[in-house]
Amino acid sequence: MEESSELQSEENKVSNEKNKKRKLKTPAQLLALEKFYNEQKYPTEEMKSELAEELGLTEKQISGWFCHRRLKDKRMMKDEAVANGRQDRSSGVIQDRGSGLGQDSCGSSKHADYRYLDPKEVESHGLYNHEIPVADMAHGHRSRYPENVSEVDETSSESSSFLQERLFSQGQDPYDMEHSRHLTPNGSLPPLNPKGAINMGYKPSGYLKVKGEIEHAAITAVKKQLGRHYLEDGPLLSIEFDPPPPGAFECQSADPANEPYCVANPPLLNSPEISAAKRQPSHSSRYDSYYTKFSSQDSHMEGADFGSLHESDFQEKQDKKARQSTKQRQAFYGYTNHFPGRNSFSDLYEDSTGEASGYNSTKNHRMSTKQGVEGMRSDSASNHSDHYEEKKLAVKQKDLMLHGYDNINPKNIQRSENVKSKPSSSIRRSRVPVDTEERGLSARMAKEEMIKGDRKAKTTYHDVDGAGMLSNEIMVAKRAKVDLLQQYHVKQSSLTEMEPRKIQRSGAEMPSSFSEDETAETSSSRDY
DNA sequence: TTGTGTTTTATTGCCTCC
DNA sequence: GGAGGCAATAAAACACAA
Repeated sequence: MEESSELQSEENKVSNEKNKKRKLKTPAQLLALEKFYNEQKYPTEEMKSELAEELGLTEKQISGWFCHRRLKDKRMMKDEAVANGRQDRSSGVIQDRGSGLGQDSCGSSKHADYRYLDPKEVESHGLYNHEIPVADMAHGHRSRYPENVSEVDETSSESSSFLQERLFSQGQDPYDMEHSRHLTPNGSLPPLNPKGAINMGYKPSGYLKVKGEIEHAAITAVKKQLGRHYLEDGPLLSIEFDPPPPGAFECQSADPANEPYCVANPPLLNSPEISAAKRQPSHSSRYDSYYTKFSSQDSHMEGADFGSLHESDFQEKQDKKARQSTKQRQAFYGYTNHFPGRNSFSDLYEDSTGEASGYNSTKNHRMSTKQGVEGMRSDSASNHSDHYEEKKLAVKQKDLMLHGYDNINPKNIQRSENVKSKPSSSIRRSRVPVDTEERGLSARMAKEEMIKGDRKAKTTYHDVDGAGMLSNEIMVAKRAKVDLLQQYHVKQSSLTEMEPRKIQRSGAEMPSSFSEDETAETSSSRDY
């Protein structure tokens, strides 16, 4: 007995020493976790296990991460709710939300703060919005059913841009979204959490009891706000790709002063007809920023060969930048993530590699609001076909959800130039044995660990976010300057070999804003 | 370089459900 | 009672300003 306890303490000691210092998740791990989280807020044991295996983490870590992630969501939701509450008071949008449920203090001490929503009500369907105004929350229970997705969208207004960000950033691919939200990688219904399963037999309780009223009022308010046709039973908003009507980019609100987002990005927020894919938030989390890293890389890859640009360094810089930017966007932390459907591991795969153009639509749409507008202006219409192709591709990749980590391998990034011409190749490659994937991931992680060691010495990559947010749309505009960029990259590459860090810094300070943001900006602004 | 604030991770205890 | 989840807490990692 004593011996065993001693042994145990010994083990604990070892274990404690092992875990004495908390270990940050690698970007790849975070990316995968976020992806998965977007798809499943409450992963099943199997999922956790699989995820743990894939990421080289323990199930405990996975569980813990998800737990904290959910808490984080709640915090953000709460903060956003507070912020939005104030905003609504001034904007008058969806006021009923505040009057109705906002003050509904269910009294429950533990969950009172989050009375807006029982995460389990909506989580499994990726509609677990950060800041879900009560009115929007009212949709929570319905959001577990696909046909109601669009309604959720429509209840969100610019006042809840955060919600939109989440919704639309997640829903670049409505088809996909629809598909995967309800299908696990196995093709079965997404495993709701045990409680969630129960919730399927939904019985309104608490604030949900009054959801009907709120919901209606909210919808009405949004309708008013939108001033346009309200799709009640039609397809998902994001499915429609009708070209934006004239004036779609104009703020429809009579009081733009109270709608900062509207000012910044009118179409993104006020035009339900605009593809959700277009409505990408400018605010993103650290993770999102990280996503953009890949996006950025993709963009670079498309325009010029960045393979020589020490991708690891670049990545790390971006990661660092992402972290920095997080602070500035705390209030808008969003998930920026995609609809669950889009967030399969195949997406991760694409994310990480930048290989498949399919995800370009996702991450590229995670552009700044300004960029979003410009992107749409520049060639949103012309990209419809691309989007469609991407969707098809994404759907095909559904069954690959849990098998794409090998593609995180940086090597793949260098192949990204071939992506557009060989989208299917990425799919094929994703069907590699798990062990291979794990090796790839491990290699990647190892590399990242190495990178971390070097992190301190690196400088911030300025405006990487901007670069990362580069969208397909912007890419079109950007390509107009591809020659210029190539010239620059060539120079940079050569210089990088000589003095990587220094060059990268300068490259970040000057050109990132020039070659990415400004390029896209100026290009698109020229269009108008 | 250092101090401070923020974010992320790990741990623990409590609660709810089965 | 076990499992899963939430919340609180501590501490490490990180970012940033002085």
